[in-house]
Amino acid sequence: MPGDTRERIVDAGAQLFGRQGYSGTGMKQIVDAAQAPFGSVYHFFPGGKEQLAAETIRRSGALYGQLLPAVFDPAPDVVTGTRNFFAGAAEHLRETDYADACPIATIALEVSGRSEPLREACAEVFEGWIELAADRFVDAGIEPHTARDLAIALIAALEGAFVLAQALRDTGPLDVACALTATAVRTALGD
Amino acid sequence: MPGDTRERIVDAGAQLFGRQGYSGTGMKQIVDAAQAPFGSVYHFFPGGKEQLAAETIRRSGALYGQLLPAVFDPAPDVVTGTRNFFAGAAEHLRETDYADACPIATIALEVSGRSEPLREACAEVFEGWIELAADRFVDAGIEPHTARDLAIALIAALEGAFVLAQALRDTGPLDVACALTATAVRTALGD
DNA sequence: GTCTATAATTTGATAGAC
DNA sequence: GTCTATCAAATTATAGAC
Repeated sequence: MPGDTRERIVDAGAQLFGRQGYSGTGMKQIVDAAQAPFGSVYHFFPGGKEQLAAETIRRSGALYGQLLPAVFDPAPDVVTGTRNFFAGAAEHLRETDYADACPIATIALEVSGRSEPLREACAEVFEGWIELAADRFVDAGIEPHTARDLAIALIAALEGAFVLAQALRDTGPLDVACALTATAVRTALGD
Repeated sequence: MPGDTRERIVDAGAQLFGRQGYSGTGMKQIVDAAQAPFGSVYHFFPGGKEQLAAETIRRSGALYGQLLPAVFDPAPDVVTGTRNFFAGAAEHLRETDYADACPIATIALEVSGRSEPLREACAEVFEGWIELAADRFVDAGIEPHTARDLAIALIAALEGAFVLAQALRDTGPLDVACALTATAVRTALGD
């Protein structure tokens, strides 16, 4: 049942938490954006803000995780896939005027030391992304342990480049991180 | 005059903003940690929370920036310097039980789209770090443009690895990012 | 079950006594 | 200039009418 109240709240929460962080986003702001009455959020999420945030983290994680197969699988090889992945991220960053980078990085840094349930939700998302990326590298013939390290390097390079890019308002760091990661992938292919 | 009220407020703010982010840290919490009366913060920082945060960002940036020469310059070569830099970051992360990673990354992600003065403060700090790192690579004989790209890659790799490490409570991503960056530095040396 | 009104607390910020 | 008391607004959360 798409478009119902509960889903609108999660969608609005995902966008606002992702852009403004956990503490920087109010429950009232979320229900306003979702065009839902205030009480609804506690009807659907009796665990309050923390429960809502945990669900938005997993939702955003699943949504963005789809980008990995969507970008890598049509590419002729994993090096090109890696390049397209960074290029798409840079394009999206510019298109949103540097508002949308990683949907969970801000929350992850904010809450890792303050809320164990939210830290775990972020960890699950990152772990899922790493596995999705590693699968692509394994399919390309890279040994599993190396593939996992490459996947970690890919996600880390993207996250770090996002931090610099948002602060500097420049996608240059994404290009640099892209080149470095693509070279590492090419080397792992034995090329 | 070290240890005076104003300095204690900046120090407390730097630590709390760095760990909890901008929105997640209250002025009251800062003055409590600084053992200062509440009114003092508005006496010393008439610009309020934003002015205080801007100063803590620059303070933290200068402090952490010192680590680059402190770690790189005693190292026998820049590859070893790079490795020691990541190793020190991993050690510090474990020592603080994953509380202290980058002192400004959380703020940077949080405020880049909401406060232009704070975004600029973060940008200045990152730019300073990039230049400090690039200088080391230039001194090692690397061509300036390549040196700057390597410096950006170094900072980005560290920042991204911090995001993953804090969420996963595991310094593994720092090891992976270290290996990748060190390889890139070695390649740039023509080795 | 949907929503309004409000509770209880905390927020950033100020006024003014000393 | 140092500090206390307090402000108005926003925060998360709840109670209860419909």
